[in-house]
Amino acid sequence: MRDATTEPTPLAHEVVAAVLQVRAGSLRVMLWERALEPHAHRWSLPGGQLGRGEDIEASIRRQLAEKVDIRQLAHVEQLAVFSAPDRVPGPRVVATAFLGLVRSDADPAVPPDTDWFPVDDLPVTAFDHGAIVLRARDRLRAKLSYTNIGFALAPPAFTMSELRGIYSAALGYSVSATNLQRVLARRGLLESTGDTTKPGRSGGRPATLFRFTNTGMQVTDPFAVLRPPGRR
Amino acid sequence: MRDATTEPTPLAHEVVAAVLQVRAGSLRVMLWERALEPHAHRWSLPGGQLGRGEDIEASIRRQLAEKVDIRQLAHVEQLAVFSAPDRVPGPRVVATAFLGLVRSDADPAVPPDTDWFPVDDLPVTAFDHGAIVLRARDRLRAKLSYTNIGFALAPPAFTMSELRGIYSAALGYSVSATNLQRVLARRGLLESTGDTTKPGRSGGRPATLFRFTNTGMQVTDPFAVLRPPGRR
DNA sequence: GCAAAAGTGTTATTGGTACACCCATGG
DNA sequence: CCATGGGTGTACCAATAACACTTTTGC
Repeated sequence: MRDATTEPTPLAHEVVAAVLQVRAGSLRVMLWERALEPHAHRWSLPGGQLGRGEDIEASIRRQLAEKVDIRQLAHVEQLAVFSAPDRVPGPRVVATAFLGLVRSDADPAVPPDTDWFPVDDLPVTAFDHGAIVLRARDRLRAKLSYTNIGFALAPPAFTMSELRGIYSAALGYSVSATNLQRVLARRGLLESTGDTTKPGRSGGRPATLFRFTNTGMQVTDPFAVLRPPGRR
Repeated sequence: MRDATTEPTPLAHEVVAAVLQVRAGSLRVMLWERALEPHAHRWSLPGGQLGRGEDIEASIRRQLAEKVDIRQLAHVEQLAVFSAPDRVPGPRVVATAFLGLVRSDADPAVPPDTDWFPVDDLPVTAFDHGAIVLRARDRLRAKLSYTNIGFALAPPAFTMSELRGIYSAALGYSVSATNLQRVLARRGLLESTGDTTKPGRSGGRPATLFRFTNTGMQVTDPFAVLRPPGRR
């Protein structure tokens, strides 16, 4: 059966990324304002066409390098394919979406048409990019719970109070510094740098500085239930 | 910058699926034997080119309908994109991979070049299809723990003993029927059909038949840790 | 009655949240 | 010595695994 529906069709494949960062107290996504139609003046995700000799991860890293300093990208992972035939006007384009994370201490230089928006208060977005941002947000929130992915949001060294702020902003609700420390410490994800911060004018005990023991994502809470028998 | 690497390239997009089923006591994947080069006589995943007017999920359902009775597919979900430039010989093809699940009571008629293989003992596979199967397996195993996805592996009605067998085969280790029942019951996923089975010749108490309360996947164990405050 | 299979009761343990309390500093 | 913020100790709680025990059947 060869009809218009099933005919093999060479088609364009673009790669886009929702790059998230905790900045100014909230979880934000990097968007740029389209100058041209279609969807002029709407905000959209960075990305572009998949090139000839690159796989999709290399492609998104290349495309993002034009927007942000690539060294600032602490983590990149595939999200999903968006393939509705009418997702963009004109010739068909299938998109693979990525989640990218930038540490909160980084402040990458971005072009003038580019800005950061809270993921919970997005402007009018182009195409299906709003849905992609929400998928990225949800993926990050889930992974904060069962992986060490916080390393990609936090600075290289931080106090528990700072980390609490980062997790709270990313998750969208208040996290206790006490319990956050315990959860991460129990999993062996935290270590002290040996340094402490100086208290502010109003006093207070100096905070010890921590770092994540690993960079590179790993699952730390693999089996919630139905775990294999006999592992004391 | 327009060079061979970044030049927009119309390219072929194929959609493939690892269709898994618990049969003959083990978790198996449906593969078909390629007749033609490249990779003649190697075993490969069903799939094909993305058609013009369809999104990728419609596409994989269409392609699978040629191999198995589509009504037998209890669950379908996106896995990931495989995009290495040399993943198949010849002109470039990017693949979106899916996970498909068939209930263990179904025995879909399949073409003569098609067979079921244990996911933990695969034959020589074509291209990167072996890696795709392992991704599908791992995704299923993870989701058995924190979703109700068992509904897509189990028959419409089952004893706890049968369900234990299905979960054990899918997970690759022995699961206790006692605790399995408690976990699923606590989450409200099981209900009795009211019927019971007749014991075999050797006696034993009749087993009550259960069903899953929901078809359609849902996350049942959303937050392992770092849950929002104050939800007693 | 006895073996077999299903199902329930009970306990121990784990991992998590909440909160009281102690610690170290500036003024 | 008091206010401030950091860190720890501990009580409580929910979920789960392990296993002993009870129930219901065939022979």
